Amino acid sequence: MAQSKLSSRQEDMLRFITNFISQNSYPPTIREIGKACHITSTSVVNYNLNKLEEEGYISRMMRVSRGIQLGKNNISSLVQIPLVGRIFASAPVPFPEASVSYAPDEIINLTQDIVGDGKGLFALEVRGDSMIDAMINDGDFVIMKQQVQVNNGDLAAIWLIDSEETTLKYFYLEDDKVRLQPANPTMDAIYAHPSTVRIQGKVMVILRQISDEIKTSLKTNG
Amino acid sequence: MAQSKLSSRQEDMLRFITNFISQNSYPPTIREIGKACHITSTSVVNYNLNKLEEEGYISRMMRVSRGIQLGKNNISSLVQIPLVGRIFASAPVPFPEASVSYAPDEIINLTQDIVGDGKGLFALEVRGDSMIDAMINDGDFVIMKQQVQVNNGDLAAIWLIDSEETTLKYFYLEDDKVRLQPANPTMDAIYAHPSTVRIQGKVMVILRQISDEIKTSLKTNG
DNA sequence: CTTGACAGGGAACACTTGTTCTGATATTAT
DNA sequence: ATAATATCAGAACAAGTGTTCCCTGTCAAG
Repeated sequence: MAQSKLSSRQEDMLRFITNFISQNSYPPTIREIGKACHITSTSVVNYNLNKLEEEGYISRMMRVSRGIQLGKNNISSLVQIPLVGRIFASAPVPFPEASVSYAPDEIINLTQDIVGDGKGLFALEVRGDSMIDAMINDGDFVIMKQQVQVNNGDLAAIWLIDSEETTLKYFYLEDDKVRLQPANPTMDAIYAHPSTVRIQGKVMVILRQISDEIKTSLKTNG
Repeated sequence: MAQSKLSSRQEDMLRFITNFISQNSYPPTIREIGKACHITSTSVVNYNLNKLEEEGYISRMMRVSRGIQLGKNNISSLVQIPLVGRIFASAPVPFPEASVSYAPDEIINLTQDIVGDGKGLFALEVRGDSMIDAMINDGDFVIMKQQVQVNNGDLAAIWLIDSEETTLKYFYLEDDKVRLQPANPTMDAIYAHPSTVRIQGKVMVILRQISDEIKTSLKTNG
């Protein structure tokens, strides 16, 4: 029952099934699995599918063609997150409008095991080095959830009214003042009155692709 | 072609198909659609499915059971990246063994539009604050590609032989010495002889989930 | 009225597909 | 060695499933 190791053949099958579903959005048949995994007999595929089900990796619908579901452990369903704009220090964060575009260039695909159900999520591209105290680079993508309140300890996008700045910091409400703690532990926290800050969202995920642009921008630096 | 209005029967079918897929994660058969929508003949279901396809609401795979896909084929395929260990300053990076596990806990699912084809990729969890000069936190995941050579400007995992340390820095081979540039532009580069460094891989993506663990660790800090 | 396009119904057909049975081979325990 | 178990292969079967053909009915245009 308990998470015993899969045989290499079973790993093969599980990997194929996952890829097949993500490509075709419907599960493969027993014979399709067999062909892809070099198994000549349908009974052997059936046998190992049952093993995978016993281990909880999949669940099967008896007597249903393509009746394979990925186990709840394997949640790999996609979440499409609209990229709604850029975030930089000198402006409040842009929010998704009602008509969010789902053009391929403006979508970040992640899986539920990373971002959850994806409700209310949107993505922003970071511009400038102003978020460096949050350990966030120019060019990073931040996946945010729009909300006007956050819990103590959440990494939040905060608009500082007095200085007219957007900043990403860990938020703590302490007594009657707000402590904004940079992610970089070598930097000091700043304190503010609650009336001078406006919470704009909570950061869920930060995604950084090491790309050619970063390379060249550094090259010109050195 | 042009978004003409659907008949009430076609709306029914489309609604049923959508619900069915979201519930079962595989599409319905023609006869299942017919039964749910009170259509006695499979040919009528087939007829209206073709209509739905002409209008672009679904796409059908001919001669494939349950071969119905919703909407466009925007589905970007998944890449399964094995999580093979942890990376910290005082040890070389662990490499994936031949028998990588595909247990759910040890897989990071990303899409091809983020990581490419996924050949030779593996994931490591960052331990400790030693990578902070690469703008990488404790708890971050780095997606790496194993290689012993990198191009100038690549962010590389480098084993410093003399000091017995793993470090993540941008790599530049200049004349006869190696410049290792921290990602944090406020920090200075270090220089080394090529014989004293060993390239262990190239960093492709950095993924940070803002989780409860980070909150509490910061809380105990403050 | 006739014609044609459109929508629906029923049945038959051929292929697909999950299941099951028998047996062979490999591995492990006694 | 012997038995027990796990894994695999091939074949056959029954049910599932998409496709196709022929038919009926409706409705608007000619």
